[in-house]
This record gives sequence, C-alpha cells and structure tokens, in this order.
Amino acid sequence: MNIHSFSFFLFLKKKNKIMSKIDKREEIIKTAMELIAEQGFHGTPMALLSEKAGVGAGTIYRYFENKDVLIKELYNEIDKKFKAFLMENYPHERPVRECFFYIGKCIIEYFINKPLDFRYTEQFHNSPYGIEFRRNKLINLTGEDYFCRILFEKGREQQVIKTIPLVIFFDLAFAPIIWAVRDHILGFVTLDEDLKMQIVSSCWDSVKM
Amino acid sequence: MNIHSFSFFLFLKKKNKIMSKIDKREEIIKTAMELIAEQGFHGTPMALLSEKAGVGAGTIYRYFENKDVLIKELYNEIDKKFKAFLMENYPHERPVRECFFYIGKCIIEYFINKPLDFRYTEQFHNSPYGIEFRRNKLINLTGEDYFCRILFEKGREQQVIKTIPLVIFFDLAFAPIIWAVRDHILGFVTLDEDLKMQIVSSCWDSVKM
DNA sequence: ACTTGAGGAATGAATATTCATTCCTTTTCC
DNA sequence: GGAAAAGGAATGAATATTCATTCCTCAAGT
Repeated sequence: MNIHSFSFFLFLKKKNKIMSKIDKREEIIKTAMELIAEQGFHGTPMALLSEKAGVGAGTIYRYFENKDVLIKELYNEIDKKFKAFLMENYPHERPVRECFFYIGKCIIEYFINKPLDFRYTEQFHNSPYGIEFRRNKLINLTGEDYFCRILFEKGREQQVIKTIPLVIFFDLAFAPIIWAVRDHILGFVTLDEDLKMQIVSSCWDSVKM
Repeated sequence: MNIHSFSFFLFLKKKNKIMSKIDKREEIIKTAMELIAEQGFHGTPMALLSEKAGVGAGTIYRYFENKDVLIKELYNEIDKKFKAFLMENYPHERPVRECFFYIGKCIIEYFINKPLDFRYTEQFHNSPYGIEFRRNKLINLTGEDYFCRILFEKGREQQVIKTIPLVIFFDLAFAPIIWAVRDHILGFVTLDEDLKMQIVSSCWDSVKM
C-alpha cells in the first residue's frame, strides 16, 4: 500500500463517517433532483441515480419504498422549503396589494435561485402525479395556497380584486410569473429587478378591480 | 355462407379498401393521441397502441421510424391544425386590441373543444421534447407565433403595448389563458362566455399601455 | 374471363434491451 | 460478537423494435 492508496482509504473512511443515515438520504434527494430536473422522470433510472449519488442501488430502497414514493417525497421537500421561504416575512397585516406583490416577488426570487427545484416542480405538475396532487390542493387548500385564498377573499371583500372564481385568480396572478421564471431559467430572457417588478405589477393589473 | 357472414365479408372488404396507407396512419395518430393524452407518454406502450389502433405492432414502424418520431409528428399535427384554425378568420387589418382578443378567444375555443389535443400539447411542452422545441420556436418564429410577433411589434409602435421583451409579452398574454383552459378541462372551473371574455380582457389589461 | 405472380403492405411472434426491485454478501458501528 | 446499514450483482417483468412470413392488390399473359 503506497501513500496514494492509503490516503484514498482515509478519504473513503471519512466519506463514510460523514455519509451516515441523514446524509445518505440527503445525497439521494439532491442527486435525484438534479437528474430528474434535467432528464425527466423516465430519463433517470434508479441505477443511474445510485451511481451518481455514490450509494448502492439497494440503499435507495432503505430510504424510499419505491421510485414513486421517492418522486413524491422529493416534491414535498421542495414544497415545504418554498412554503417556509414565503412565510418567513409574509406581511400579514398589510394591504392586499402589498401582500400580492410580496408573493409574486417571492416566487420569482425563490425559483430563480433554485432552478433545479423549479424544473422539478414543473415536471411534477405536468405528470400523472401532478394532476392528482393539484386536485387535492384545490379542494383542500393548505400552506401557501391557503394564504393566497385568504388574500383573495380579503381582496374581494374590500373590492380591490375582480369578481372572478378563485381558480381564475390563481391563473391570472401566477401563470405569467411562472412562465417568466421558466423563460429566465431556460435563457430566453433575463429578469432584472425592473423587469421582475414590471411582471408582478402587470399581474396585479390583471386581477385588480 | 348465410346472409350475415356475406355482409360481414363485404364489410371487411370495404374496411380494407378504406384502411389503406393514409387511413392506417390516421388511425395510429388518432389512437396515439387519445392514449397519450390520457395516460402520458410512458403509459402508452407500443403494444397497447397497436392493439387499440387495430393494427399490427410492426405496422406502426412502417409509418413512424420510432416512438420518439411518432411523438414529435403527433405534436406537429396538432400545431398545424391549430394554426389553420387561428388563421382562418384572422383580422389582419384591424386594430391591435381586436387582433389580441381574436387570438385569445381562438385559443380558448379551440382547446376547449379539443381537450385531447390540449392535454397532449401540455404533456409535450413539459417534457424533454418540449424544451428543445420551444427553443427553436422562439429563435425562429413560425406560424401563429410569427403573427403574434407582428402583433406585438405593431402594438409597440403604436404605443398601445407595454415596453417589455417579446417573450414576456407571450407570458403575460397567454399563460393565464392556457392555465384557465387546463382548469376548465380538468373540471376545476367552468368557462362560460362571460368568464372567457373576462379572462382575455384581463390578459389585455396586463399587456396594454 | 381467368390465372399467375410480382410488389409491397401488414402482421405479430421473437428478440434484445432497459429498468425497478430484491436478496444475499460485506462492511460498519456499538 | 452481533445488529444495522450498505453494497451491487442477479432477477424478472415490461417494453421497443425487428424480421420472416402472410396477405392483398393489381397488372400481365393466356
């Protein structure tokens, strides 16, 4: 054993020490997100995932019952993180318009800085998993959607928001923002501070009374 | 041979006559769209497709080099049909605002009446195929996008449309419409004539000066 | 009018591949 | 030493694609 193989041995030792329970799960999640965001669900076989994550194929199944469960949990992770980000400084007591702008800017900031999270959620939403999910969400609003609904109702009461169904409010308010973020991430446009503001503002124009 | 088996024989004869070249291809396309729209790309194995289309497995490969090519050509078919619909009565010489409303209403009408086409294109756009496709489209605008671009430029000249990049114009103008159609098709909302008008009108509010 | 046979369309069983999942072995940790 | 974790080769089901064969049509020959 020469100096090189010895230090390699130490490296492995260290890596394994660090990579205990929590870290392996994290590693799998991180890698799965990267791969799926770039190649899609069906472009990321479990074998590839285990290889890139540096774990055995069987190990994945210690943490996730099967691929479907992995995919859904991955989505929940992102959703939870975004929700936390949104709620951190949410201006609960401020006027409707201000809350609206806050949400809009949060979406843009968060996902521009986490393009993988964005591409993952987009894939998820537009897959069989997503449809089922969306149905639940609309019927039984939770988390960030719940706040949006409160916002919508407050806006309707105060007559600052148009008389439209909640669902259409979501569409008018957030669809252009999401699409714009996608275009930014794919490199079709660059969202600077001015443009971000202009987009959120335009969305507000489309829902305000 | 009784009367029934004889007429059945004629029916087969006729069917075979009719089901020549063009018709087989049509049958494959139609069936593939139905299946994929409902089950997704990966929920429609070629064996199922050939069974439902009433053709041999090998026959599909006489018309389409492989599954990927089939998927892409299917998209082109839809795109072509929509383009034709949009152009049929396009009010070229009328004011920008009127053209905008025409396009918005066309999108809603067309896809509400062809939910399979809609679900197919949505799946396509949000898959690895779609990204590549979108890139080409934005760089080298053709068909309906070309008309939208002309509209945008005319609107900018006349100062009736905001000073924003073309891509963002697309996002503001069409994202909410597409999302609303999706919600209608999935049954989350019902778009009556009033609501359709209100949506297109709101989109106009968001891009107009 | 009837037969023959060439051309090519259609078929679907067989093949090759891909992939999620399992299972047994090795390693790590206490 | 033994339990828990990790590894990764082996498995078998699912799937796209191929290809040898059949079937159909129609034109030519008698």
